[in-house]
Amino acid sequence: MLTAQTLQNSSPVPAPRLPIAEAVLAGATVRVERLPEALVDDGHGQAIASTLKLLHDVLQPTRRLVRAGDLLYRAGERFDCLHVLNSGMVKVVKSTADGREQVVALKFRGDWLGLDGIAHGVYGCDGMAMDTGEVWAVRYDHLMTSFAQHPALLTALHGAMSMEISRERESLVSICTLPADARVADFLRFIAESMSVRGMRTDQITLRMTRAEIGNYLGLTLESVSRALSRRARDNIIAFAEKGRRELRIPDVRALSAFVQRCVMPESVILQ
Amino acid sequence: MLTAQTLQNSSPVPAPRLPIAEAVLAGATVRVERLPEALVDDGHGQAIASTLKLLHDVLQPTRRLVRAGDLLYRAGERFDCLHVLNSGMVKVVKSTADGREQVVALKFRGDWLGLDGIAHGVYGCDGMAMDTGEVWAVRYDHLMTSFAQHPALLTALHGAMSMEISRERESLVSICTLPADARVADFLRFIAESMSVRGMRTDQITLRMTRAEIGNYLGLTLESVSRALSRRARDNIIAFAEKGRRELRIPDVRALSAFVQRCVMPESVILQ
DNA sequence: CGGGCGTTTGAATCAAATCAATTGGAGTGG
DNA sequence: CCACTCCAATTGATTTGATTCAAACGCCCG
Repeated sequence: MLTAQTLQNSSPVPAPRLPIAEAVLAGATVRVERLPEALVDDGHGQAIASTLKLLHDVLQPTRRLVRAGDLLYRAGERFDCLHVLNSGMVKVVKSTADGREQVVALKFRGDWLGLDGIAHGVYGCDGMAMDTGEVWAVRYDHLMTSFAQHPALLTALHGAMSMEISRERESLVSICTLPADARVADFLRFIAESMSVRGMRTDQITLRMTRAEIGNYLGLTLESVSRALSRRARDNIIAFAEKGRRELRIPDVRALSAFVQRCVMPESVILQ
Repeated sequence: MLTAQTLQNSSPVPAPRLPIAEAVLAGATVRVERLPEALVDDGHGQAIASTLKLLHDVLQPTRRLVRAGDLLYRAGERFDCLHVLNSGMVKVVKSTADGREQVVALKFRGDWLGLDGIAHGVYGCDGMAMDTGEVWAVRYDHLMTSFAQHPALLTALHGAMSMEISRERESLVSICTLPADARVADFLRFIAESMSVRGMRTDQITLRMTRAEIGNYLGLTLESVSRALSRRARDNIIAFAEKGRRELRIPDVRALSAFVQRCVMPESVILQ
């Protein structure tokens, strides 16, 4: 099984590109019969829920249950389907010919995956579950034929693509303009905000990623991430759970933003 | 780290989001068609040319001549129009509330601009011309109504968005995984490739950006960019024109890729 | 209980940023 | 035409933030 731990320190030996293993992709392929209405819907969580409902009602996407480490799709595979995350968390990883690997995106409930495959007819990245979850596969050609009857689906698709572009740009801004500690803080803020938008609690979050994966995503080493987290715990901007450094409390998300600001501001400005 | 010319921030005027798709597409029949042969890139800009022709013929976009420094649109402005570049070069700049500025994309002939505005109804970045050029403004609602009669336009839009996502990810990979010198080399490779795809010569290119702008785009200082370029000139991977360090010759683009490879490989691998 | 990961922390090193000085063109105006 | 300014670019010296190297700890699981 291809796990994530070797991302940061992996030797740059190109991994052999296996023919798409059904074994790896093996997740139950079932039909969706009922939408879990369990999740809290406040604010934009409502929009996500209704888009999912629309997708479900109109296209009856094939549902797949995945567990941490499962590959949803692989770079190089022929593009037929877009994937929509109903629950769980997925990382999108881009690999280069020379063996570098980069986590380029993190996806949550309601997010679309595989959009980069539209232009080239082939996926450009791997999508890997970081958690148990449910992924819906939507045939792109079915989606295209549905627009006439259900223009809201076109709106949803364009919205998803547009937001992906925006998010990727924010990622770039963070990586290019922030020092290590601020980058990590901004990452936590992003995670918290992603939870918040989906109506989940933000004060108690469980990181589904190793320090190495976070570091990879942020362009840092795992040690730098660890140090940054430790320092933020020291000044009470975050707190670790008693056991396990994987789940942490964020008493006040605004404190994270404030910290990022402080990192960016020259001290002359602080005087005011 | 800041670009030389400071962009004055426009006041972000929130705009109501329009349910365009529902209104205009209701009842229309959109057929999914195979990618027209003409749109398949043959390396000489045919695909770009025919998409531009289609856009021109169907939508009669308003054309605008711009010069270096002109703003095509601003972050915070209400989103009505997508912009398509017929000629010239444009940088897309994202500004943060605390005054950081980041060049997040570079656009060339055939590229679409303003796609990040679709989701929020407001542009997320500034688009600024770096060169004289011609920009076509396409009303998004007009574009949406055109899909029924001209499904190729839908294909083109989706292709543009998909490619934008892909390109932004490549940018991220370069920034996160490459050392400074390799990043600059990869940037030159990207520029050369962008020219090549559009049927322009790649051996003699004129940078329309200052070292500071390049550095900003790559997450480096202007000094690091300058040093990297000087070193590359020293080992004959590039050459400067007699006068003006802005235009340079790239005798062999593959030498740039090879250099990037060498930066990434540990010397142990080179032994083989 | 012991092995394997993931994580933390310290010390040393290094790559890139910062600071600083100089050069080189482009444009302006006497 | 030259002197002058302004800005971009280069290059060197120094500093620094992040990486690398290394050791130890904690947790999960067979």
